Amino acid sequence: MNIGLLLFIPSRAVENRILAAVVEAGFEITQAQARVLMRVGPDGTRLTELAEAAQVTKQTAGFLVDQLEKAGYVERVPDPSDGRARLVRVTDKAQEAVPVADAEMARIEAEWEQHIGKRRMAQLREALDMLGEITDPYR
Amino acid sequence: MNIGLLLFIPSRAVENRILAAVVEAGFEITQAQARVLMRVGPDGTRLTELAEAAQVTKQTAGFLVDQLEKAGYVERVPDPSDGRARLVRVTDKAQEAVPVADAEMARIEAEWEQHIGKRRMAQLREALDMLGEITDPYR
DNA sequence: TACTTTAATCAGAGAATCTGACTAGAACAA
DNA sequence: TTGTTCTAGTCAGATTCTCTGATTAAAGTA
Repeated sequence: MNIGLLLFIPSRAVENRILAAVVEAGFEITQAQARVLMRVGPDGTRLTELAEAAQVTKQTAGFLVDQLEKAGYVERVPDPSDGRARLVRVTDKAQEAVPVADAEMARIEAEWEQHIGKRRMAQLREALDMLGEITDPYR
Repeated sequence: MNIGLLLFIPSRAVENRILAAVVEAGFEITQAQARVLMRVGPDGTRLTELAEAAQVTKQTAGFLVDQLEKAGYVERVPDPSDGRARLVRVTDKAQEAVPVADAEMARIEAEWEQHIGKRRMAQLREALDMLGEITDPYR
């Protein structure tokens, strides 16, 4: 079986479950919004960087950040180092979703480790981490 | 780093590259269409099955199959075993894209193997294959 | 200062996706 | 056999996501 599909399936499973857990906990957010939100750094991130990291156009990133802002999950503040730019920052409200997502992720990892074993899980992570070096356009 | 994202990044890299190669070769097809097309079995597959495998609604699958049909990549034939159902089958035209996709996939795998080594590549494949058992709703 | 590049937004359109309602055939129970 | 229920697929309508192209304002540069 094609390794692209082999990667895609568990990748989507993770996305679906984490999103479901976060939504279940009362946070109204979509997958596309989450993908952008996930990339916002601790000190704020520029729209252009978010777009690049999430591999969408600036317009798309802007559209999603607008919604996240309206929902109160991010705020835009001026970038002191560049008058053209603004930094997108996550709000306290969004921070509250982090433990929910982390808990679900931990559950998933535990299930996976249960199924494939601790050794394979470590190997998987190592291989993926290395692949990120050549496949992550942001890294 | 989150294993969901770690899976997502190379998964998308594969999708992007294979789609680009296929489009480059003159096949006009989108990512969403390709995801459905990829799931059509050798003897034809029902719309409902395609929808389930690709994890979209029947309506969405139908919408995409309509487009694939218009473009000549699939055809719908009556299902002899069920008067309500029809089987979606890939046409010869679509079959011609297979070697193009395979060649690009082979290139990607070679690059990856070059970067992470043969052993890790085999371990990766093994781990992913096992994960499919618990994360692929279609399997 | 004038030119070029960059960060972000505006405007408009197209693609992908969904929910809800419907039709026709199949399966099943009385 | 005859209803009743279930299943495969479609129709209608709306929303969400995404893109291309053009514009504005600030920064960098010759």
